[in-house]
Amino acid sequence: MRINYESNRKILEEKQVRPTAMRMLIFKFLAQKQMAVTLADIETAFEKSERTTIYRTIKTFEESGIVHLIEDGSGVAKYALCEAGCNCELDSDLHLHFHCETCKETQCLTETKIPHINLPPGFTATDASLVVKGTCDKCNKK
Amino acid sequence: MRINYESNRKILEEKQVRPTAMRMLIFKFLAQKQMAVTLADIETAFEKSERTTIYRTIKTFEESGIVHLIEDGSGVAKYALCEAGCNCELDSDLHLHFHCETCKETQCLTETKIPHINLPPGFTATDASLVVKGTCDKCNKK
DNA sequence: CCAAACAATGCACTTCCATTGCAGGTTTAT
DNA sequence: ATAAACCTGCAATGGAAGTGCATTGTTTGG
Repeated sequence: MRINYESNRKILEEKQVRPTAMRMLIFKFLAQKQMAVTLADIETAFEKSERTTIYRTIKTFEESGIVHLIEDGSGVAKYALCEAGCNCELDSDLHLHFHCETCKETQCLTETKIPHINLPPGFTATDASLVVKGTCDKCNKK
Repeated sequence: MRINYESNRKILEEKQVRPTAMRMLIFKFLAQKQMAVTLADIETAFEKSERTTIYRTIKTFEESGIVHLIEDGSGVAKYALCEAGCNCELDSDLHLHFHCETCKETQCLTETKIPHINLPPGFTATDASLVVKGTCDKCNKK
C-alpha cells in the first residue's frame, strides 16, 4: 500500500540511505518478516537479484542503523530491522534475542532488556549480546 | 611436570576420551592459555599436525564436555576449557564471556553468572549465552 | 601373543558463507 | 550538460567448516 511505501522510504532517507528499488524491496521484506533473516533467506526471496547487491544492501543498512546483526549461534549472520528510534549501538537499547531450537527461527524480544551486569574490576563494557535458546511460544503450543 | 601430565590424562579419561598424544598436547595448550582459542590458533601452535585432527579433537572435547564453544561475534568459533566440575550444558553454570575490542581476546568470566531472565509468556529456555564487549582489565591499564 | 575390531590420524576434496575488484549504469549536484 | 558520487551486476577470491577414505595405532578377546 502506498502509505507503507512512503513511510518506508522516509525511514531510509532519514538514515541517509538512498531509497533505490532494490533497497526498498529488501526493506519491505524485512519489515514483513517477524524473524531475523539470513542473507540466504533474502536471496531466496529475490531470486532475480544478485547476491552481492543483497550483501551490500544489508551492509549499508547495518552501517546506517537500519538493521542490526544477530549472531544466534547457528553460525550464519542474521539481521533484523531496528525498531523505530532504536539505537542498537547504545547500551540503553540492548534487547535479547531468542533462538527457537524447534523452528530454528530467531527473533528479537524487544521488550526484554539485558539486565545490568557487574563486571570484575578493570573491565569496561561498551556492548553486550544475549541469546537465549529454547522453545518459542508458537512451538510450545503445538 | 609429571604431576600435571598425569592429572590432565585423568581428566580426559574421566570424560571417556582416550588420552592420545595429540589430545594431550591440545589439552595442555588449552590449559596454559587463559583465553578462548580458535581452531586456527591451535593450528598455528602445532604446525606439524593436521587441521582435521585438531578439528576432530576439539569436536571430541566439545562433545565430551571438556571444552565449551564460545561465539563472541568475531565470526569464528572459539573454545575454552570447562572448569573442573563445570556442566556447561546446564543452566546452572552459565557464565559470561568477555570479548576485548582492544586485544581481540575472549575469556571466560567464570565468576560472573548470567542473571535470571524473565521471558515473555510461552517461551521456555534451555540455554543462554551472554557476550559482553569492551576493554579488558589488562588493556585498561595500558 | 596374535589377530580381529575399533579408534584415531592424515590427506584430499567439497561446501558454504563472506568479501572484494572492476566494469557498467544511474543518480545527484553544479 | 557534465562530472562526481553512488549503486548494481558479474566474476573471482578467501577463509573456515565439514566429509570420505585409506592408513596407522590401540585395545581386546581368544
